[in-house]
Parts: sequence; C-alpha cells; structure tokens
Amino acid sequence: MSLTSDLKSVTKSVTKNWTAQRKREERDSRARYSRAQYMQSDRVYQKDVAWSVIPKAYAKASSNGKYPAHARQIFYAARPEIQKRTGRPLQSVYFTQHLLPMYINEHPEAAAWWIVYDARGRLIEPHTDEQIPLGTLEVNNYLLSIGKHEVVGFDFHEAFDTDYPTKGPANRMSAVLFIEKEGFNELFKAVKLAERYDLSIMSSKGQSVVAARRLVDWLCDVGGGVPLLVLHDFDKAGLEIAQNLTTVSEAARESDRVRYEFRNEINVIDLGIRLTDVEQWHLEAESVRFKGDFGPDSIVTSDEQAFLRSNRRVELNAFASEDFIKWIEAKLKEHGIKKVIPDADTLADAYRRAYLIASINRHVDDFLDEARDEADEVQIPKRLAARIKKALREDPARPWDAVLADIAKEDLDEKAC
DNA sequence: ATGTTGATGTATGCTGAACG
DNA sequence: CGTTCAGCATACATCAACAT
Repeated sequence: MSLTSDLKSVTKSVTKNWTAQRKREERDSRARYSRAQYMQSDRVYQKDVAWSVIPKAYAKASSNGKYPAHARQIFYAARPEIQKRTGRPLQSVYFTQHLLPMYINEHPEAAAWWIVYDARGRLIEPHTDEQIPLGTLEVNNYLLSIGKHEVVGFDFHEAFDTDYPTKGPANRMSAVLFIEKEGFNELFKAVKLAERYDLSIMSSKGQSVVAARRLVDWLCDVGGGVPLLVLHDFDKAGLEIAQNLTTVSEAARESDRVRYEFRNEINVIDLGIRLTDVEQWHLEAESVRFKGDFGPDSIVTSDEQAFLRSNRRVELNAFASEDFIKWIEAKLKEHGIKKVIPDADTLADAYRRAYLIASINRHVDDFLDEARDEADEVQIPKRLAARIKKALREDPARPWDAVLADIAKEDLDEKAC
C-alpha cells in the first residue's frame, strides 16, 4: 500500500516537468518545439539571450531614452553580451530585422521606445518645394507639422510670397503617387508630372520602410485622405512591394514579424504594371528564374501567375520614357485624378490674402526708396557686437544674423514710438 | 598624366523562403 | 521553432582597366 503510493508519488515528482510540458503542448502547439529543451538540448538561443539584453542595450544606445537610438546602435550595444553568452556570432541583419522587431511586438512598453531607422526614398510635395525623406524622424516631424499647421493672418515677412500656405494634402495634393524605385524622379520633374496633376510623388528603394507606411496611413485613409496610386514592376517582388505598402501580409502576421500596423483603411489604386498593361503596351519581358510561391492573400491573378512562373518579368524600365508618361497619364485620367481647387471658404480666405499681398506689393516701391534712405543714414548702434554676444549666450542655437535682425527691429520700433 | 567606365564590396531596410 | 539566405532597391568608396 505505502509502497505503491510512494512509487506513485516518486514517479509523479520525477515526471512532473514532463507532464507539465505535455499539457502545455496540448494547450499551445508552439510549446511542442521547446520540448527538446526539457529532454537534452543545452543550446543557448540568441533570441532568449537577446530578450534579456535588449532593454539594457536600448538604454545604453539611447542614454536611457533621452536620444533617438538607431536600430544598428542598439545592435552594437547588445552584440558583445549576446555573442559571449551564446558562443556564436550575431549577424546585424538578424538583430535589426528580426529580433528587435519581434521584441518590440512582444513587449508593449517597448512601443514607446525612440528607435529610428534610416530614410529610404522620399515624398515630394507638388509646388511647395517640400521633400520629406522617408525615415522615422523625418516622417514624424512632417506629420507633426501637418497637425500643427494653420493658416495665420498675413505676416510682412511673406510679403512677396503669393503662395497660399499649406502643409500636407489639404488644398495641395490630388493624390500620392508611389513608385518602388527612385530612378524616375528626374523624368517626372522634366515633364512636370507632379505639378500638372498636383501629385505628391513618393518613392522607395525596394520594400517600403515603416516610415513610408505610416505616412501612407495618415495621408491616404479612406475617410478623408487622398488616393494612393501605386506603380511597380510586374514581377513577384514588385507585386509584393505594392501589397506590403498598404497591408500586413499573412506571412508576417504568422511569424510575428509585423513591422507596422495600419490604423486606417487605405484608399489605394494599383496602377500596374499588370499583365493587361504588358499586352496593351507591348512591353518586352526579360527572363528571370522564378522562385517561391504566391500566398493565398495574393492579388495576382492566375493568368499573371502563369506568366511569372514561365520565368518572365517586366520592369517599369521596359517602358520608353515617353510611353511611360503616356501610360501613367492615361491611368490618372481613368481614375479621375485632377488638379486641386479648394472649397469656397478656403478660396475666399485665399482671395483676401492675395488681394492684401497685391495691394502691399503695389506700394512697396514707394516704401522702398524712403526706407533705403533711412537705412543709409541710420546710426550703427554702439556695442552692437556685445549685444549680439549677450543674446547668443541666452540662446546659443541662434545665428548672429537672426539676433542682429531682432536688434534692428527693436531699435526701429523704439524710434517710431 | 588624366578622365571615364565597370566591377567589387560596403552600407542601409524590408520580405519570403529555406535550412536545421 | 530559431536562424540564415537571397532578393528587391540604392548610395558610396575603392580599385583596376581602358580611352584620350
């Protein structure tokens, strides 16, 4: 009696961990893979080590969150300890593209970390000379400036500037035109494509970066944004680049490698190249070895899959420049992309503003002679350099000429009173 | 000698696929 | 599963080969 119960309890205690593990496996099929650890494996995973090292590494790279930390800087901060504890070399690509994103996905507090990635590609606004590199910081600043933007009352410093002030899509762009490579920017510029259709042109270098997706998410949402027009090569990668710009792939979801979660549904129009374009425009295919497969969520039709599987692809570069522009313009027409004209309230405001500027500009010549004489005769203030020095001590980030301009204005104001 | 071209190797970010 | 690789795109540095 007591023997059996003893045996039973001993057996039970010995197999406890095993049983617990088996039960975990029933609950969670993932646990099955860690079964080996309970049996014989003594492998030290880079991932496990990374999980304990990453917070320290981030703190080090960012000075405890005070400054932005490059993903690569975090890698350098983390690498020595990870290599030491695993006894194996750690590749930067594995850390920055896999381990770090996975860590952030699994640790909610890390979402607030200030991690930055280099810019890839850019957004170019029509008419405003604004160029926004698609990097974490740059896109952040751009979105902030859109949020803060308001058209303030007329200011003398803009006297000669007849542009109506805008930031972002409102009253400025009809759509965002995305293209998977940068090489066509010069052509677009030459034919004034952006200006003639009020398009912002957004380009990447291969796969879109997180910053690009975030920007698309804010500029092109279905409820109130402008359309996103996508240009891509007709090959497996190009179609995936187009798809990944606006949606999270099943594969990324399953392997916990989601880089960006979209907040909005994106108003996206695929301009091509698709198979119909290849046929219509008689584009020449080049041969390339097809690899891989199309996911169940793929946008590629079965005809297209057959084409691509026959080891052919068509790049955007297969278009002659002129045809390329013709092709794009036909697509713009097809989708009703037209120049921007703001609503009546904005137009009224802009009209008053333009009228005011025109009126001031009319009198500027008169002012100019008078002001020039006054400036020629004015006494240069004593101790000017000392005043500038003092002001620079208070705000060392300013240049001398900005300070001097303030001083001149103060002196003039005083005299006028 | 000087200038241009092309190959090679480094770097960046991102993905799907494959390896063990 | 954890890990690595190959591929999309591109910039930049370096060096050899070639033309002027």
